[in-house]
Amino acid sequence: MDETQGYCPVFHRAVELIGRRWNGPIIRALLDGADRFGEIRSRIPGLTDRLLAQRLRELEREGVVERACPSSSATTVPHYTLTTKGHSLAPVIESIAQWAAAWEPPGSTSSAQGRSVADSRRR
Amino acid sequence: MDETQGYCPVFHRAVELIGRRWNGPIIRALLDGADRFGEIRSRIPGLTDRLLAQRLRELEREGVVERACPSSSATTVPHYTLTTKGHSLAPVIESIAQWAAAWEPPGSTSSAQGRSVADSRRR
DNA sequence: TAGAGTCACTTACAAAGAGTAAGTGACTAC
DNA sequence: GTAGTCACTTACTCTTTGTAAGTGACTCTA
Repeated sequence: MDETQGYCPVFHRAVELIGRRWNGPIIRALLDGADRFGEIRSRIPGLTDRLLAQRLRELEREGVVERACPSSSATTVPHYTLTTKGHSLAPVIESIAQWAAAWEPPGSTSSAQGRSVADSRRR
Repeated sequence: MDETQGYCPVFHRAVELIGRRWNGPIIRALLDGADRFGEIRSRIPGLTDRLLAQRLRELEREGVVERACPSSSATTVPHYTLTTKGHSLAPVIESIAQWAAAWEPPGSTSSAQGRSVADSRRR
C-alpha cells in the first residue's frame, strides 16, 4: 500500500546536504583543520568566494558549521569550526573517501585535476 | 608549498556523484531491490521521469548501474541493477542514513515530506 | 599618514541544471 | 482496433552555479 516503501526524507535531506556541490570538500577541509574563509578556499581549487560564502551560511543554518568572530584583540576575521553535528560527519566522509579510493579510475593517480561529475557530462 | 593540501579530486568526484540531486535515493532504491524504471520512480516522491532517465544514464556511465534489456520472451522492459561498484556503495549509504537518523530534526519523525536542503533555502 | 594590499564577503550578469508538462513509440489487455 | 501502460524525450521556464568585478574593514609600508 505504501508506494514509497524504503524512501526516507530524512536520508534524502542528509545526502543532498552532504553531496551538495562543494559541501563535501568544504566539510573535509574543516575536518582537516582549516578554520578561516581564505584557508578553506585555498584548499579547494575551483571554489569561488561567492559559493563558499553561500555554502558556509547554509551549513551554519543546518547546524553543521559554527561561525565565530573572536572579538578578542588582534583581528576581526571570523573563524569557522564544525559543530558536534558537523564532526559526527567524519565517518561519512571517511567511507566516501574509502569508496572513492577503491574505485578510483585507472589514470587518475596524481595528474587528475578536480574534474567534477558535472564536467564529465559536458562533451 | 602545496596550497591545496588535503584536497583530493577523487573524493570530490565521488561525493558529488553520490550527492548529486536524486542520486542518493536512486541508489538506495536499487539497493532495496527496485529494478525497473517505474518502480524506482514510484519509490521516490518528487522525482520526475526526465531526471530519473538522466540520472540513470549518468550512473550507468559511471559504472555504478547496469541496464539490461532481457530479450528473453515476455517484456522488452529494461531492468536496472547495481554493478559491483554500485553495491559497494552500501556502507556509504548506510553511514549517511545513520548520521541522518542521529541528527534528525525534532519534528520530522513521520510527517516530514521530502523537503530538500534546496527547498529550505527558499523563503 | 597616504596609499597599497589583504580579507571576507556582495552584487550583477550569463550559462548550466532542474522542474513542469506534454508528447512519442513500443507493447499489452480488452 | 482502441485504450492503457511503460520507458523514455522534447520544449519551455525558473533556479542554481560560474565568472567577474566590486565593497568596506583592517593592516602593512614608505
